[in-house]
Amino acid sequence: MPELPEVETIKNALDLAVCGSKIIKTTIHCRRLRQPIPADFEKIAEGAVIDGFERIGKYIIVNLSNGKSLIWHMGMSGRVKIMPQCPIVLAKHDHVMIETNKGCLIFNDARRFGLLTWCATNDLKTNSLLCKTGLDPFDKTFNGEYLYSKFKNKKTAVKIALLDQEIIAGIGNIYASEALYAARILPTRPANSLSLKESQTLAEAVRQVLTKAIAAGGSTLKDYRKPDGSMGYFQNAHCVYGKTGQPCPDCQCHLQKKCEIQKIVLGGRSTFYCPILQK
DNA sequence: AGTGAGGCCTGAAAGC
DNA sequence: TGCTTTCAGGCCTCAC
Repeated sequence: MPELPEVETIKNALDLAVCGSKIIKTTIHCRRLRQPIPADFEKIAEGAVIDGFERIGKYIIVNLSNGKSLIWHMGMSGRVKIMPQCPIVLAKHDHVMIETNKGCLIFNDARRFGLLTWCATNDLKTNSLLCKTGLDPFDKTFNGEYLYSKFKNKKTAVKIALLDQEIIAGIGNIYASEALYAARILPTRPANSLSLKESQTLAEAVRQVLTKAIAAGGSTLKDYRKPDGSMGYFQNAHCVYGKTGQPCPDCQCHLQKKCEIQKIVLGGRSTFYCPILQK
């Protein structure tokens, strides 16, 4: 399930493979994603040169030479396959194939929670999908003060607040649990109960966890693979996610009988934490 | 306004 | 063995 590190990994792979290439042909097998792929998508894309890629939260932006940009979201199960040549027969859930003079891109998305659309490059900032996006965790202005100011009116659990893309762009369910663990903060704490110091610790933890994950090429869970088909390795470094019942990896509290990773549901999402270490 | 529930969607895993 | 049910989760819509 692509979160920021996975999307960053995909973006970098795309940049390496097809930046500067010309789109020769787009083939859409299934338009029915989170939003339907616009009917004029092919017309917009074909013939354009790919000027570059950027990431806004979990969105990949493909800037084209014709003043248009493609807006691409992986949803939960979205994958991008980068191949030297377009295959003759599409695989299951291959919804979109983009043929360029440097290689072939295929968007595969089993659950079709992904999204692919376009808008004028000049309109990206006001685009309804992107305009409410919060700060990127790697933005220079993302820090404890920022989090503290955003959290101070939020009574909701801090874990749910971390998933709010209008506050921080790019954190998903896995890294929300991991960052709170790294910051030693209980996921159930009301967001507005965090002190400035705790907000600072959390901001630092978010960046640290994401940095490590990017370095590892993103997580590999059931649904995620890098564009070349290889696995990301960050899952080996998950401290709490999916570790229900296992000893807390990071403290001496495993000597205590009750110290094992707990799983609860917050906002309908699985949440993992150490009940001893996290306060 | 803020919050919570439900829905979309498919495949893997668990349950029967 | 083979069927049915449950679960996973990003993000949107709707209701309170």
